[in-house]
Amino acid sequence: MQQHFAGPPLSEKLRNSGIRPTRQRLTLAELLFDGGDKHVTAEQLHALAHSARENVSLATVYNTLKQFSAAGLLREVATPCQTIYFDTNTSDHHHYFLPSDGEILDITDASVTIDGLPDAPHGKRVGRIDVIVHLVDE
Amino acid sequence: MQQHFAGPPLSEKLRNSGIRPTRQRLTLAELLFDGGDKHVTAEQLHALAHSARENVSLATVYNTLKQFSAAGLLREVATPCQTIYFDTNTSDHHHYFLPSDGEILDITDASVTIDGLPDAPHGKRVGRIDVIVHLVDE
DNA sequence: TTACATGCAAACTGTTTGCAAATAT
DNA sequence: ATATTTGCAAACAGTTTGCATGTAA
Repeated sequence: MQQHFAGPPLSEKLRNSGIRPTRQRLTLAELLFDGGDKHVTAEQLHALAHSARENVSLATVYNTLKQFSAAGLLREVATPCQTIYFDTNTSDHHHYFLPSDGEILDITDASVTIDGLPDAPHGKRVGRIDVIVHLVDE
Repeated sequence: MQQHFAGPPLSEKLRNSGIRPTRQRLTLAELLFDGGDKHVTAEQLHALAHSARENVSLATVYNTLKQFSAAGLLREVATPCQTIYFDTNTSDHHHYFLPSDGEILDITDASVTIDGLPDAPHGKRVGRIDVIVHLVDE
């Protein structure tokens, strides 16, 4: 068991997003929001939690990741492999994809721009643009 | 107007790619390469084949789509939903994604450019760039 | 003839869900 | 008190695979 009110205001963060700060969700939030930008799959986060000796079920990890995403605390990244990555960096940015190990990396350089997009068709508008740059070994 | 006999050298096309032109593969090739650009999932192509009264198993559809892709006759497109789309347009282009129905569309306008990409990290080089433009209802 | 392709079903991966028991407010 | 959350297992979608049969060359 951890301290209740000592650490960073993680429970506030969750509460402010309308998410009830349960023990499991705080555990996962701690692992996710410890500062650095992270990309995790549900499996990876599940394993992380277990190696921190916090028994959170995989279903709860999935539920929590989806809730955090819906609340804007995470961003889902679709990759060419069929696994969803959850990115703690919710700002507008793009990704490298490494087919060799199915991993993704932020493109931290914010100067990437996309030009020449045609207008969105009939009754639609552009919502988000995902750029995935495949990196292969040379 | 789907009077399409195997007049054009579909079997040649397959053979040239090192793929043995079996009845099933020719059926699928006919459905795929009838001229227009197409994006199909394995399920969709399977359904197409069946409504053309050609009993091809789903496993064979998958196998065939993968082979065609490996041979460069198709291009796999990863979407934010967990389904693989196979695109008959193998040239360099990008896609719209419609979250409402999980469909994708080519961005036919060839003038889309991406600028400001940083150099690829350590021992890697940029292989392919996928751009997915999410279209939402307005 | 013989290596390769097919179909089926079963395995498999990633994800979601139903429900009883546990917990936050 | 009570509405929500959890965990498990089972359901689920999409995809792959093992193996006996069938087929192209």
